This record gives sequence, structure tokens and C-alpha cells, in this order.
Amino acid sequence: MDSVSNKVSGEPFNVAVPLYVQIAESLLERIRVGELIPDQRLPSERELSKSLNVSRMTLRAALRVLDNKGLLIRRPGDGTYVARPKIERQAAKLSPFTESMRSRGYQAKARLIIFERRLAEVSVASKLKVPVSAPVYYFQRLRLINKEPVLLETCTMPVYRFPNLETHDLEDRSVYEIVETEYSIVPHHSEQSLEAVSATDFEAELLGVEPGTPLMLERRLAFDKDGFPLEYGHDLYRGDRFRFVTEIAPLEMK
Amino acid sequence: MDSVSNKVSGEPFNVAVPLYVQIAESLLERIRVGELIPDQRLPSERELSKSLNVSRMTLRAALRVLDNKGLLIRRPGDGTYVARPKIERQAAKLSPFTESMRSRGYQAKARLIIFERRLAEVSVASKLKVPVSAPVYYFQRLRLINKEPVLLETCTMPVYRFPNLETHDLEDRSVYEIVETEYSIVPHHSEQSLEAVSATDFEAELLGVEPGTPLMLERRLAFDKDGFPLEYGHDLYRGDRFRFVTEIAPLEMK
DNA sequence: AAGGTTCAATGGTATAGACCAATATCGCTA
DNA sequence: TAGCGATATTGGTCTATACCATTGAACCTT
Repeated sequence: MDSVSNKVSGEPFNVAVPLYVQIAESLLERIRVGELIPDQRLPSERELSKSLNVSRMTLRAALRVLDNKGLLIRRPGDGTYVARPKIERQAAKLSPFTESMRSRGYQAKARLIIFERRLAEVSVASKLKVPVSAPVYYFQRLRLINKEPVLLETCTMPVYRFPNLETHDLEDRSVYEIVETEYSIVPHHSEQSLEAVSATDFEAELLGVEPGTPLMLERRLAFDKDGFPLEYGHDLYRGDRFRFVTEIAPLEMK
Repeated sequence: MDSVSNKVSGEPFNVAVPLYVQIAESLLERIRVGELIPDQRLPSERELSKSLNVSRMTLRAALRVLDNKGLLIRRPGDGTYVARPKIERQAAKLSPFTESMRSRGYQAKARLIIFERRLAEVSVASKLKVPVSAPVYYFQRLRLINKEPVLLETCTMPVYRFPNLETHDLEDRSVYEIVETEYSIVPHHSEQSLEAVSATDFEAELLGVEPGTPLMLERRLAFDKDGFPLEYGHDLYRGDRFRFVTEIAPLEMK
């Protein structure tokens, strides 16, 4: 069917993935596992393209993907280097919770309710764009402000993008913080929705409210720069504790 | 700005700006001055590259620049279109109701519950930036989809900006529609917030739900392009009928 | 040593050509 | 008329090649 799929390290994808994306993912993986470390110089474009048996332009397309992620430093006449991980706070916009709370000086903690490795069901797999039964991390966290529970968070993330996620501290850091600092993956955009729902007994118990109390349900699907899903989940906010401010502002045109 | 045409002249200088950047800037300018308008279809890549006397790959590099800025919509097999400005795209979110419903082919009606001319209290006056006791229109509408009530809308608007508002049809049109067509005022941006609340007896009665049912409360303050307030109000959505979609897409350039 | 020059290698740009998958359109069929 | 299928067109990808400006290091001069 597709003649290019295994040109670079056999990927378990059943769809036609462009060559340059495969190469980009391959390099991304090598960065993540530490085979390529920050400040390390990559082989030249001509060498790399030759060893990967692709044209230089295709190799450049792959490097551009990583460059757009901020993972590379490229200098004409010199070479291409692995960038040092950014500590920048860009993902803040995606996570109103930790951000807004910490900025107000509140203490934001999390209690891990459940952490599992599951096999993706059809609905989850289609959202995360992984094969059915692919391994995913599933976890729930109860988030607290000044020891008061205000948010029940449920996340599903693909294992192949976040290997050994369980080794990281999930009790004191936002998901996006971990994703960015530990995996050098920058959340780019997300599709979200908000609904008003009633608290179930389980949710009410955890959040310390009466069953049937109005909660804000936020469904979320976050992507990286190339449109690959990073996280699928939903958050339940206490209705009496949260207000979602959504200013709609004009755009500049330089 | 440098002309694209100097590519053939071959002077020893002026090589500072790459061709594809010149083309991108040229197109950006044409969009800015209105020569290219939103939703307009651009010539195909092959045509454009031919008319600009550059290779298709170079033209594509230029389009990629604009695409990364979110200024283009590109569809394989179809064509490349000028994206609607962010303002317009986001403006849809100002009125999720009429917009989303009509686009799905539903009939959207409204029942006027109350329409009054009031004198602005302090809180309202400060929001709308009118003097205390200035006249304002206050009205509530129950909005229906296929005769089923789903939204209770409350609006307060300054009389001085919308004289004779009562003469217009408030039973079948969105507020923003009236504001735009009758007063030639285009809502520019707004401050909104979303909360999950319990339905009061009054609200439950109108919306046809049980008291205490979760509702979505949207508070809203809309402004024109000069920053003057147009409308202050709040909407109560049936929690079981609405989902607020809020895509987050931070812009980035390279 | 100190400073300047040469030069090979690098990333950036640009071209021409080719094939592919998705899409719209139009004409044909039932 | 409604539905279907062939076809041309479009954007997406990939190759092979070429030239450019920048860089850094080896080399040379002083």
C-alpha cells in the first residue's frame, strides 16, 4: 500500500504518514530518550539526509517541524543543535487552574485518586489518534486550593508519547508543566467545551458538596504544533468556586 | 517594500530579503488593504507561481508563512482561501445560540418575557459607562429551539446608543443582528464569564426544568471597536442542552 | 604569538518535475 | 429527479540539483 511507511524505523501506524513527519517523530523520540542531548550537534543536513536515504529537502521539512517546536537551534555556516529545554510558560493558557491560582498566591495541590495503564477503547483511541488497545495512561486527580477540594481532573494520555509518566510527580505539578519540562513537548492548541452538570455521588463525595450540586464540566483535547493529540480528558469544577472568564479580544495586524 | 520582480534583475545587493518572504509580505499587504478579502479563493498554487514567475515550491514557502499566521485556509482538492479575521471568527462565540442553532438548521425563536425602560442603577451605570439614572433598556427573552425553551436571556442596553429599540423585532432576531443591521454598530470584543448555577423556581418554570437543575450562567459585557459598552447582561442556558466550545489556538510565528 | 586570509562545510533559498490523495464538477444512468 | 461515476484540479509530498551567505578552522603572514 504505502511505499514509504517503513523507510524510517517501522512505525506502528496504519495510516499514510508523510516521510518528513516520520523522520521528525523519530528524531523527537531520540531527543526524548536522551540519545540526543541538549547542545549536541546534529549531523549536517547533507549527511543526515544521505544516511536516512531521503532527499535533503525532505530532511529539512522534518527539521522544520522540530524547529517550530523550539527543539532545535540552527546556525548557517555552523550546524544544527539540540536546543536546551525551554522553561517558558506557554502552556499556561491551556490550564486556567494552576496558573490563575498560583498567580493569586494560593497554594495549589493535587491528590492522586487513581493512576492506571489502560488499553485505549475505540472512543479514546479515535480522539488520541492511536490504534485501538494501544496503551494509555489514565489518571484522576483531586485538586485543592488551601486544602479545599475544588476540581476533579481526569486525564488520558498516550503512553508512546509520555513513557514512564508514572515516575513524575503528579501531586504538585500541572500536567502541562510535566509535558513541557520532562518531554519537551509544548501544547499548542486545544479543543475544549464547557457544560453545566449535576454532581454524582462519587464526585460530590470527593469535592465535598451535595450530590446534584451544579458542576462545571470541561472536556478537553490538547494538541501539539503538528496537530497530534497529547491529552484527552475532562475536569469537574465546583460551580460555586469557579468562574470562567473568556475575554474576546481584537487581533493586531502588524 | 521590495518588489518581487527584482528577482530577475540580479543586482549584487538586495538579496537580503528572500523571495518567498517578499511574496508573503506582498500578499499580506493585499489582504490588509482589502484587495484580498476573507473567504476569497486565491488562484491555485500553480497559477500563482506562474503569474509571479517563481517556482511552485517557492510560492508554497510564501503561503506557509501566511498559513502559520492563521491567515489562510488550505484544502486539498479544493483551494486556498483567505481566512476570516480572528475578530469575526471569534465574534461567533459572542452569540453561541443563534449562530450555532441556525447553522444546524434549527428554528430559533424568542419569547419576550419583559421589556422595560429603566433608569440605570449604580452597578449597571458603571458597567455601561453611563451616568447613574440614565435611561437603559432592560429586557428578558426566553429563547426556544423547536418551541422548546433552552435559554433565558437578560439584556441591559443604553438608550442613547439604541434609540427606539422597542420598534424592532425582538422575537426572531439576535441582539447582535439588530445592533448590526439597524444601528450599524459592530460588536468588537466582550468580557464574558461562565458559571454553573442552580435554577431558581422562576428560571426553572420558564425553562421547563426542575428547580435546582444545573444551568450555565454567562455574564457578558460587550464593547464596540472604540471600547464603549454596548450591552450588559447574562444568559441562563439549560445545562442539559448546551455545550460551550472554546478552542484555544495561540498564534506563533517563526 | 598575533592577526589576517583562504577555503571547505553548513544552513538558507530557489528551481523543475513528478506522483499522490482529496475534492468539486459535470455528465451519465436508473 | 436523484444518485453515481469519471475526470480534471487542487494542495501535499518528495526528489535531485544548484547557488548563496555565513561560519569556523586551518593556514599564512607579520
